[in-house]
Amino acid sequence: MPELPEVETVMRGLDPVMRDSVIASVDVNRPDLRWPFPVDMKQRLDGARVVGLRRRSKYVLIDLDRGETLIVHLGMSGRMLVTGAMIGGFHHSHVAPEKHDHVVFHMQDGARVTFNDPRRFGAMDMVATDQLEQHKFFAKLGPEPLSNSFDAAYLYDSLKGRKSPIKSALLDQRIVAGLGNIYVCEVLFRTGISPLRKAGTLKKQQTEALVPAIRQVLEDAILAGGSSLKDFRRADGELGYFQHRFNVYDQEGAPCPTPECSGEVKRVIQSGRSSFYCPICQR
DNA sequence: ACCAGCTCCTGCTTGC
DNA sequence: TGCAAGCAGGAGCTGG
Repeated sequence: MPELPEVETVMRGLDPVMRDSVIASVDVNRPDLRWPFPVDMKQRLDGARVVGLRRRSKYVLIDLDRGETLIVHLGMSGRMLVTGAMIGGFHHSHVAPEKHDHVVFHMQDGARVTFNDPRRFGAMDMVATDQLEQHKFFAKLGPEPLSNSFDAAYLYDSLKGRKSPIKSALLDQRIVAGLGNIYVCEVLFRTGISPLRKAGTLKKQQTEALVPAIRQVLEDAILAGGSSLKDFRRADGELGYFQHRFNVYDQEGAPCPTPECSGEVKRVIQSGRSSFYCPICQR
């Protein structure tokens, strides 16, 4: 899916359109995505004022004045596209409805936010804002990688004794929240760690290096507006451009980008997902 | 407790 | 050109 940087990018694009604005009405065009929507979702959204937008892990959180929060997950192919809004002096005109436009938010000022998701792995739910942490999406989630609670001591402790590959451990949202396949591959390249290494066998120094590397990759990607492979678009419809900066992800057969390294980027399947790495400089 | 594998779904790309 | 297989950014669930 969109991983943390893509979700952050979408949230930042929605913020100026939705914050302090009233949702005049919502079209709910089907009863579910990955899970059923709340049966009364439309009634709970119609007429509500948005008081703020946040991100937690790969979820966009839309806080409403009624003490409720709308939770949005983009799954693999979900988009939240803004049309009909004045942004930076440009008017984004409405476009014809498309296949897979599952939920449409009509803002009181005429802007429109459309949730489109061909694969329907996305999700929406609503919860009392003060119960958010207890919601099943968040109850077992690890720390935000860009927060202070994510540090070397915590990560070392979490990986200690783990027999699974470090690749799988960093994809485990209970250990750290928000990383996906792309950014884990890039982080492991930057730290010179093979995705095949058992998590519990990392040297303390390597675990310590992972923390700043994770922060750096995510911050770089956010600055680039995320990565657009096939589906991802920012809320204004533009592409992200971090995909041009991949060192290893989707680079099978390319020469290793490390200076002086004679390696070639290799692809292996780990628990059903592609891992890309240089077998020479990642150990 | 931990871990690998399967599953949901559509659509694009690849190979014969 | 046509068709089928393979693959895709997630993550909950099952069974070992």
